[in-house]
Amino acid sequence: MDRILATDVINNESKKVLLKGWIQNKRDHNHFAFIDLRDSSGIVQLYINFDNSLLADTFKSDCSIESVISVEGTVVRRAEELINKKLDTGEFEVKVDTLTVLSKSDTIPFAVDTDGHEINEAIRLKYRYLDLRRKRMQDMLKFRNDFIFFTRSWYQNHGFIEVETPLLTVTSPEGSRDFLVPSRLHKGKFYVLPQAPQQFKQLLMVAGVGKYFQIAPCFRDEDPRSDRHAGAFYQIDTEIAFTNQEDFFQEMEPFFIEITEKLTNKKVKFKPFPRIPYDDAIDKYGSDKPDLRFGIEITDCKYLKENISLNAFDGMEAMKCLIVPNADRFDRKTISDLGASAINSGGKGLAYILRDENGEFKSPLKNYLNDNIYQYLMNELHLERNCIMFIVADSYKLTTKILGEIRLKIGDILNLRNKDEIAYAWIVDFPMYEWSDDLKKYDFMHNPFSMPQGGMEALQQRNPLDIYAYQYDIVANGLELSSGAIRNHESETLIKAFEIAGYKKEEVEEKFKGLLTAFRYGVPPHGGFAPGVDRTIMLLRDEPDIREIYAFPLSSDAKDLMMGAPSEVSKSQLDDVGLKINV
RNA sequence: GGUCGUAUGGUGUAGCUGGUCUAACACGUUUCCCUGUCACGGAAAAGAUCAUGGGUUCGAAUCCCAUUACGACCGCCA
Repeated sequence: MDRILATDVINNESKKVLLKGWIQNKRDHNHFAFIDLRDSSGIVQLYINFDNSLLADTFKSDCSIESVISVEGTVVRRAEELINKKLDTGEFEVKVDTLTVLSKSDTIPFAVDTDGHEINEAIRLKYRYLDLRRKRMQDMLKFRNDFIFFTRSWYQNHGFIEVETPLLTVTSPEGSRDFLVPSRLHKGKFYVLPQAPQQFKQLLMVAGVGKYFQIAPCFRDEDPRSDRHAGAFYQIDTEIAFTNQEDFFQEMEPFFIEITEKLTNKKVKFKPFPRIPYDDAIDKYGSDKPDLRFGIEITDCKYLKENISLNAFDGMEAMKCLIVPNADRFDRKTISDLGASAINSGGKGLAYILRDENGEFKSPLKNYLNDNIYQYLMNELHLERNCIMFIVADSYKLTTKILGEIRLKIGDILNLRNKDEIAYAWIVDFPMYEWSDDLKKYDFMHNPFSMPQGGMEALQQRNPLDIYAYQYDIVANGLELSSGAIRNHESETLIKAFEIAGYKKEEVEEKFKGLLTAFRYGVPPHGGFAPGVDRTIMLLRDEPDIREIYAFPLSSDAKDLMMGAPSEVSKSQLDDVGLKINV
């Protein structure tokens, strides 16, 4: 007898069938009983008549919840009044002839027929194999599979080839803390796990691989966050030879559009994606990863500062505001919460001017306002009726940052962050350098391997802070999905770029020996990016917790609560690699 | 490295301005009853040193301190 899946009962009416799965639930009626049998396809109801004493005994002694059973029986159509409309298989049930318990379950620590959010996460992680039995988690695993499968197909169909790059490699001087792997053959030396295959993918460009991709594991020894998995994660590492920034955007946009439309019901808001210079993004949205699902842009209102004599405004570099509709949705508590968050972010406070439905102005600044200012508010800033403006005065950097955060909160308050839409955008023209107060030197703002706009000439002649890079981010709904860049493939320019950031020529030549040597043998101009698998899945599924989209995540303390990693190792293991523990 | 929050039977919660708390409720578990349930129903029972240690007090689940565990955030994440 062939085994069928639970949902296949629909096509096997009146037939003898074999089913195997877990007991999701049971209902004992003394002379008969029901079992909800769950397998990978779904749930079907089993009917067990206790007239068969063998069945009755097995049911009563061994059929605990979540036990694994095998049953033979007949698929029967239920009488009209017995149909369960909530169940896909609800028109049928299986009348059981034989019942075998393949594996009896202990009493389970938590129910698996819920979405699991109610259970303490540490307990869920400890029993992850049980937790994953819930429908929501099975759907997640399926989605993740579909995501990876779609990605591989899309890239292959567009001429990319996947190449695995080494997992045991060397430390890189920039960026995150490395995970170290001690070497047994070379005691005292270490491999490191790659933070990203950055140099390898560039070497593949030199090697003549025109279009490379890899679902690449990346390792960074930094503290996790709810949107950043501890230690390890995956990127869709991508690099293309002979491309430029605009060509790259046009080539990759369809991937995001298609994966969104194929795997979700969400609409892609902008096609093509807007290209927004970094400076504009900061200026208008106070963020380099703006949520473009709604408008409400930051507006300059320095006029107010110049015409209101208030000590609090003295000496402030910038004054900017957000003009927000639906002022009636902002009660006193909401406004004061926004003010508290502004202060929490380092601001002095949050001023507001509200114009009610009758055109009356209300504001803590009211005593300082006059007719000229009212004219300015109405004619220049277009503060319409039932609008409220939130004002921040501070340094340019802090003003835009705070208003950027307030803008997102307003988006939430007014329900403007529509879950049915994804607003992808490219943020372009990132500055090459920024001044580091800590290090007292210029430092790379993003990727040191980016080509500076204007090339060597710009590096030699311009103030470092005025140099932009062919460096871009792809963002969506306020999330950064990836950084990327057109790379600097000119050895001399790369060395010069590092020099500005305080690295000596010899040092750079030593650390990037492989890459720089390779560049001497004919390197195509190239560029790429590496969207995070997890970030993108979180975006597509509206899932704020990254641990919910991993089969086996580490805890917020980077521990595996089920397997017990990290753990101590034996003395002989340490001896093998020549290490001594000293803590 | 830092700030904050949480911890009560197997699970989720209530109690937490100290005193019939000898800790309540729901789900789960066990036993019994029930011939069509599907969140089955009915009856009964078992199951908690209230995270751990210390302190305050006549008296601590409740207040204080420390520790541990878990979580959020800051730093960090080219």
